[in-house]
Amino acid sequence: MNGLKKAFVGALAQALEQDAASLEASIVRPPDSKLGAFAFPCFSLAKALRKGPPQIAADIAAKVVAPEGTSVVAAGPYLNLVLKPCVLARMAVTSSLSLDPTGSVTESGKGRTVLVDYSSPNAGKELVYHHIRSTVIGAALCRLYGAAGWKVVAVNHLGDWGTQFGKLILMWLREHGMDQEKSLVDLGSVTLSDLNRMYVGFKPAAAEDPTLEEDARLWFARLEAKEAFARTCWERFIEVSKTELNKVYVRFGARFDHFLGESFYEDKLDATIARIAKAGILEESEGAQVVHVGENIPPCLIRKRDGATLYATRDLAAAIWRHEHFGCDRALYVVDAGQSLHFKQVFAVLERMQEPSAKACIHVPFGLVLGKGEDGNWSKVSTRSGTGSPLPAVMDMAAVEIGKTIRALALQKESDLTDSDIESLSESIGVGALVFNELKNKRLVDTKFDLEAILSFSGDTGPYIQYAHVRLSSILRKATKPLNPAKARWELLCEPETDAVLACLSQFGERIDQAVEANEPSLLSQYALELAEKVHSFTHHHRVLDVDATPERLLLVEAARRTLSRVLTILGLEAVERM
RNA sequence: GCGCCCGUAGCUCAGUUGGAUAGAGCAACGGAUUUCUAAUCCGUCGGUCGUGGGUUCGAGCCCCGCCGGGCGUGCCA
Repeated sequence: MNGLKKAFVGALAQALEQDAASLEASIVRPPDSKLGAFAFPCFSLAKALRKGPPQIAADIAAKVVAPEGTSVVAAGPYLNLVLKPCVLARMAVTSSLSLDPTGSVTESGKGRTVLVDYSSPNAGKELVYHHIRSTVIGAALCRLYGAAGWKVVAVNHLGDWGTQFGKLILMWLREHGMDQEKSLVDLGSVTLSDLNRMYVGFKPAAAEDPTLEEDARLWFARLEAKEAFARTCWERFIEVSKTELNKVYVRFGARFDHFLGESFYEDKLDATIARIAKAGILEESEGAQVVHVGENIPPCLIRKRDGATLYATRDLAAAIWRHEHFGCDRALYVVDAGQSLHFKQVFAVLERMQEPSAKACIHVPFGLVLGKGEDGNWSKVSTRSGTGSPLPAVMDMAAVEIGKTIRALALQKESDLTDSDIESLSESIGVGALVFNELKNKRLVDTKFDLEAILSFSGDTGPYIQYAHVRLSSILRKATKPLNPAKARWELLCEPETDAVLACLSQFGERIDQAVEANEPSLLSQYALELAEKVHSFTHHHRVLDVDATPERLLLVEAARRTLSRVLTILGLEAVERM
């Protein structure tokens, strides 16, 4: 497709006697694929040629030598490159059929490395529904970059350090009558919900007995001093947390190359601060040590008055360490938009330190998860609306609801899906629906948690797209003739609905690249919806099996199925074959 | 106060980096099923793109002001 664009530009350049490079930037996609594959707007030439744009378009159309298999037609002020139907069909189908199911789709990122910091929850607590955002967006970005040929390093910056672990150790001891021996014995069977209970229970307990706050600080100090008991408890708490986290990550298809939590950077903080000082930008302000980063933003706090380090200090140490070890061209921080100021400060400090990592760092912000309140208005997390519920519980609920729907429809259609089929499909479709809901809109738009709408089989939903893939798979299952692109009569793929699918398929690569450049998975989600719509329309209007055009239509069906499957996989939905 | 984000159909949102007649889904209404999964498709209804200026051959998109909403703002993460 790219070669075609170049040929178009080349032909125009020759007709206009102009430089090709300057023309290429102004080439656009027509709003409707029926108009052509590419278009050149003639407005900018009006002044120089002292003619109206439509006249210019007509003049060039008369003069230009169209590339083989195409025609260049004037349409008002535009020059459109129209492909002969068989050319578009051959190009779109053959390139889709050559898609590697797991390899890259484009090569735009070849030789470059991206680090993606995502999910990064606090350890010792259960995941709450809103944690879905960073997890799902980050995982999609990892696969998206991979599809564009990048080397991807996925990192989970786990919140595994701080006074909250002093609190947990203390609460654990209290639950065992302050008997260390006894509490160590029980440590093997501690669960994440135990940790969560203790975490939540600390606040009321401390309200009753204020000395607990000081005790918790003490226990954290012992942990920092690597005291054996504290250390053993902490290690076990982290292990339990990771085990539970991984269960969720598996369900989302989220993958990490490294768990490098905050504790990992603890012994690197002094060196980091020394480096900041050496750069001559560390200043004393109101007893704290800060770095000034600009007129309109507050300074970045590096060390508190009491000497303790802060969130920003750890992020600086992490940015520097990661850059030295992974050498990435881009480092994405998939973190909610509420932390924009924090990252602005941290990146500015890196800039002032003249760290090479400064240029690589990109904050990829996203909006909130809103739930419907009792008043019917959308508002921030609440347990009642479901947005404050534990994430695994919501995932289970989604799977159960989808299971009911599939079971009812399977009965109605007398399908031969077994119970275990339905169980595994419910998981794929239920979780897929949640994933798609998080990815379908621009990251910065707040997502609305409306389970009924999310799980609907009609509308802009995950199930709608998965169903398109199911219909294609179903046709291919019943096909008996082998696919043979070499003998295809491409001119038979000529109906409007067929053409729409072909045009959509031909855009796959550029959509991937656009999504990567904008760090915006929703660009691919929107593409998935477009493709699914066109597939549904095609399969509805045209019969594939047992007709004259069967060999060609089967090729189209397989091309569309492969592309749709790849898109679903990148987004994090399973391309199921039945439902 | 200051900073950032958002404002497009009754509701939820797209709008391909400034180009062709502003598009989908949901809801409502009307159609299509002897046919490969109709969980679908086709149609109708629905818009002063928050508002007032500016730049441009051309603005939903860029610049400035205002209105409305959200988030964040020095010792939490």
